[in-house]
Amino acid sequence: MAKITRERGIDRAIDILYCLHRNRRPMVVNELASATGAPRSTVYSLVKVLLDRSFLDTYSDGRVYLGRKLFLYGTAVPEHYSLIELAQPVVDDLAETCGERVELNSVVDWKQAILCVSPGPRPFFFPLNAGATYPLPLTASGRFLIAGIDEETLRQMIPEEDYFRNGKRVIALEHFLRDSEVAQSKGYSVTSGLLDSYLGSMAAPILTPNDDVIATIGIAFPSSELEANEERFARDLVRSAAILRDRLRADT
Amino acid sequence: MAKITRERGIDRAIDILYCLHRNRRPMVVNELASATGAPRSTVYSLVKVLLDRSFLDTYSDGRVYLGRKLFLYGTAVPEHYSLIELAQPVVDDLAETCGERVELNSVVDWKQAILCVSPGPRPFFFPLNAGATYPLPLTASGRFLIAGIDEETLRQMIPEEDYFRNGKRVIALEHFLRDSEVAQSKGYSVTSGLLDSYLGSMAAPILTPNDDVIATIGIAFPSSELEANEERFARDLVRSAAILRDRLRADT
DNA sequence: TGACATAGTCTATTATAACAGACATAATGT
DNA sequence: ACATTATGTCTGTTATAATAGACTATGTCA
Repeated sequence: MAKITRERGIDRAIDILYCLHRNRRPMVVNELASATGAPRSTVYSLVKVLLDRSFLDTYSDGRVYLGRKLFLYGTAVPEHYSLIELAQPVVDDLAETCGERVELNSVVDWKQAILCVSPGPRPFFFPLNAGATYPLPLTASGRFLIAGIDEETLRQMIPEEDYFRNGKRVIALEHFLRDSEVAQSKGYSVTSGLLDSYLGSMAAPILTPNDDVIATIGIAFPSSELEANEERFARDLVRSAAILRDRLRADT
Repeated sequence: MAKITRERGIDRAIDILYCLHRNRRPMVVNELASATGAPRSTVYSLVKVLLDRSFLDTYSDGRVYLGRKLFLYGTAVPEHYSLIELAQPVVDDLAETCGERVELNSVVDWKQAILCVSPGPRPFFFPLNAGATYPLPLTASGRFLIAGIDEETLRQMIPEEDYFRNGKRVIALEHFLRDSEVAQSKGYSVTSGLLDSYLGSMAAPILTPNDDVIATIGIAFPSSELEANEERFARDLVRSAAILRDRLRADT
């Protein structure tokens, strides 16, 4: 006899929000039901609650999207979330020292998310702001952010398209895993030409007291700069990561 | 026999997030239970789910706060929520025209929330960014944002302290309601010396096709500027509100 | 014109989530 | 020292939320 699984409402609700964020567009309720795989009646009921509470907002034709309250609560996070709060000056300092774009990254929904960023001095170099996401396999930070997660889980959770750029595969999971191991033994990671052909990136992990990776600090630059600067960037990255780690521990 | 009410999990979860946002600080789970009035076992269970899903993040000593995912989802809202998206240029234009700070406001959790803002040319005038909130009774926008809500509901939902500044009452609900009626008949609202003694503000409503107020566009200035500019500001505000209303309708 | 998919509403069933409350330890104060 | 509060864990009960599925209505495309 088939196992009947009844999800709890809060999980379904979070699935709905996740679905809207992933698709990055308003959707009608019915479509949300099929996209999340939840029963239609369940989704209609939950959307009603989420609308009442401004976690979703509605459009005149019935589509819904992430609501005002998410916007409001989201902006409150950096003010008091000590990771972001403490990281900003470190990120700014590193951008200053290196003369390149620096980011603090973390994992949300199996994507690499930008938590805070210092854009660096190249005016037209890089368009992404805090809140944007990357595919994990295409970034230097990704090498650390998957540390400690087994291959089977990664295969299931990281979508296949995250290994592709413009419809062409740029890396395989096996290679990604090898990169990750190399990075962990070296203490920093390097990639070039993955996210875009002219882009290089390097990263170092921010570790908890028990050596879990909670975030990474990363730097992005034109790949032409890599060879001449790798050693310097690596040293500065590792130092910044250590500074941030210590401040986090002191903050408790 | 006393009516037993069992809340659904999603409502409890939203209460938890609301509580953290209102207190603006990390809290331990137990404290969340007493603050929200929910059973402790329920809150412990829900917090676990919210932590798993990154809607909450935890600190080493067990406190929790609004999580990375809220930050991430929150930043996605303005990109696709047509109200904010369409409003930004209108707000910027109006700030340019008036030479003052302009905001788009809406209601979340019975507070006035800043959805987008153009800071204006006065460099040290006003510190609040998008995502901040005001007490409804102390702003010009508040006069429109409570339109159509009955007195009893307002009495229950707007906390008493929202009528106070520095421990001194600056307005009563009755006065607030009268102001609101005057504003609705004039089409714009004016306040002075409420939020702060040197501050004046004016606002006009953004209306849906069936004349519900979905947001307001407001302007803040030193109260000394009010007399000389009220007429001009009112005209510009009403025009901007009309432009935004039309763009919203065209957007559908 | 009919066939099929899409979109929303409503009801009955039952698996389980929300709950009350017991238990165990720190903290804290007097 | 003792009482009291704050904090986290666990278990059994039952009210109900999540679900399946019937029923409409609208759109579409062959």
